[in-house]
Amino acid sequence: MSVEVDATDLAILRALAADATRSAGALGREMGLSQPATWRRIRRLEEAGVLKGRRLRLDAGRLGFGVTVFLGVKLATKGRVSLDDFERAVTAIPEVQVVEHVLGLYDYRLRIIARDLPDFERVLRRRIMTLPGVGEVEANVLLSEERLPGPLGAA
Amino acid sequence: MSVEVDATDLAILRALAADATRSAGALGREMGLSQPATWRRIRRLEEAGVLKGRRLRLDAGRLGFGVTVFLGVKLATKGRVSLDDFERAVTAIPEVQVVEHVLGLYDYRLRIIARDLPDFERVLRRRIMTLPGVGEVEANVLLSEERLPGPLGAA
DNA sequence: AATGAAACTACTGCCGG
DNA sequence: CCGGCAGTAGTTTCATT
Repeated sequence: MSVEVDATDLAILRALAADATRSAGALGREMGLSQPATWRRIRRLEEAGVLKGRRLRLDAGRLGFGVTVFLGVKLATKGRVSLDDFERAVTAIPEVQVVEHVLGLYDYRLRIIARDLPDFERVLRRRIMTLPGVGEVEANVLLSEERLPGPLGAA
Repeated sequence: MSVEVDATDLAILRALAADATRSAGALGREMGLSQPATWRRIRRLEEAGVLKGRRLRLDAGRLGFGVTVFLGVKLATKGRVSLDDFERAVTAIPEVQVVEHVLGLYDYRLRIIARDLPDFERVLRRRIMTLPGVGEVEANVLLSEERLPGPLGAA
């Protein structure tokens, strides 16, 4: 499943991870490669599925969503149908940003966004607690978040 | 703190959230706006801090990192110095992708990436458990993850 | 807010190692 | 197979109206 990614590819991915808007030409100049060569490498990484696309970095707070909460959810009943039903229902809630199926103390981890705490309480009571099969839930309110280079620093 | 974002801006953000590589011209054509008008709106959103940039979507598995683990961390001692020390130390671990300071049962949530489970055990024992002030930890192994439109669907 | 111009960027062939 | 060169189409970016 792994793909051949050499040191030059990693350098490109590192640079793009820092700023995904940079052009192939600018990247190539900085690392002694021509613009088409750099561009073809990026394209190859996309076709290989390593680079799956570019996502927006939005400031939820400035869009009026001041509260982000992580919710660990334990299902009361865990048949295959329960998982499917739960996922179908939870993905239909607009305030849910991310649905993670996990192994451990909880079955799902949700990233939920709300305008403020009263709004979050509404989502929790009316949307989440009424989901099919929901058992225990545990909430963590986000104070601050920092994203690091991650695997590209390790690789 | 909130910024004026009208329905057209939201439509642009929604379209870009679906595919961040689309050009201002293509977006404008699709929604009956000229290319410069669309481009100026995007730029205004960037200057207002609503649109903070673009991030890469990487397939960690294809880069050789097959295991993603979420780790809830409770600190044993929670003075201001403890928080600073912990954050400084944890951000230096290359396998740590995201550091979230949260309120609730745990103090921090970490997103950690490793090549496989033995590799994760190494990170956990040698890197995480030796961090200054670490108390209880709780791990969740990621099985699958789905990102939804989120606030743009709700807004 | 549209138009037009200048610079830049993405993308395609073709050729050399 | 990978990189450089040259060329075209499309995009950004800015000045002007």
